[in-house]
Amino acid sequence: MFRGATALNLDAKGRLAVPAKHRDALTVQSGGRLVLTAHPHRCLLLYPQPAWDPIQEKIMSLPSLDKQASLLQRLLVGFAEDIELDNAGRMLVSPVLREFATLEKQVMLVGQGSHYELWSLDGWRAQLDEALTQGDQVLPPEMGNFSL
Amino acid sequence: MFRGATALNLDAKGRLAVPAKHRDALTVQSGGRLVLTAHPHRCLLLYPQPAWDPIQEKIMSLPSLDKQASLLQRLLVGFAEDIELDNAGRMLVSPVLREFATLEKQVMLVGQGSHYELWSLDGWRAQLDEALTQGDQVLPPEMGNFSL
DNA sequence: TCCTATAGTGGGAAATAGTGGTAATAAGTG
DNA sequence: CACTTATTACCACTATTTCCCACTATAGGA
Repeated sequence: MFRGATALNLDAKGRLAVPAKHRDALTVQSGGRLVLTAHPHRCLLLYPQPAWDPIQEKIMSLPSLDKQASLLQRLLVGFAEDIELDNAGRMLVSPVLREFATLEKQVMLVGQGSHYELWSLDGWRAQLDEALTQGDQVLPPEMGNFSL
Repeated sequence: MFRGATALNLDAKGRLAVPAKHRDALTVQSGGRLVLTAHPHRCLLLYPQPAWDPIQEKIMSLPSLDKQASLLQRLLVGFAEDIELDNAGRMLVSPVLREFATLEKQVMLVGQGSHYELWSLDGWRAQLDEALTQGDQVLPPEMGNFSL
């Protein structure tokens, strides 16, 4: 299970050094084979390949002439790239994905259980603000009388 | 399985250099025999020929006096062209197909599992905007409570 | 507090991929 | 039938990418 948020920097070549702790967790689950793709909330998703493949299969089983389905397919599968880490444990984030998530130098890597999310610092802050200003209304109805 | 989006340029002769990574994936599956055709969403479809043939057969087995069916047949089969890559790994996109998908210089090549889609940059951006503004409603009902 | 080990950062060089041009061939037209 | 135009295939150059190595910083232990 991946968790925890880390502030990181992309270098001039678009490489992202994954912190050793998370790197180990990732390589254990994936043998170093990762998938990086786009999320509708304008962040990126980082999955171990074995965890991603069944998701992709499910998405691609939707009817491709359906408008909604094809939007989802184009976003999630269309942007998905196979990624490996170099000797120094860095991943190369392609220009297309960087542009999609408006990643510049400062980036947040956020563990989300089965996967990580990758946010531009600005995007992450905006996300946070929303959560904080919404205050008590954050709870989706399905959660009922959930308490911490 | 093809995935990942790449920004490419058509040259003055209408040739498109397929990135080496995707090129390899394509030639493995097709022996270099590709089919390029039109998609109702105003993009182009690029299939390995072996994967395309059964699809074409299925489309042509629809009743040709049915209005919907014949529209689909004219589009998908009518526009289909056999394509090969030159020594440098480029494919020539015919003027008819370029016009159909309003391809000018800048083009996006988008992996979609069994095939690729080819978009004009503008068309792709429009597609993306739609997916992002629809935000969370992107999920088609068939997917139920699907989560990433 | 200093030393050592491990992690992070940056840069450089070789290999590979992309681009554009040219020449030869084929097709179309007068 | 000859000439002109368009298309295709091939070749050479330029740019990019990827891999590797070296340096710097940080953290942990003695």
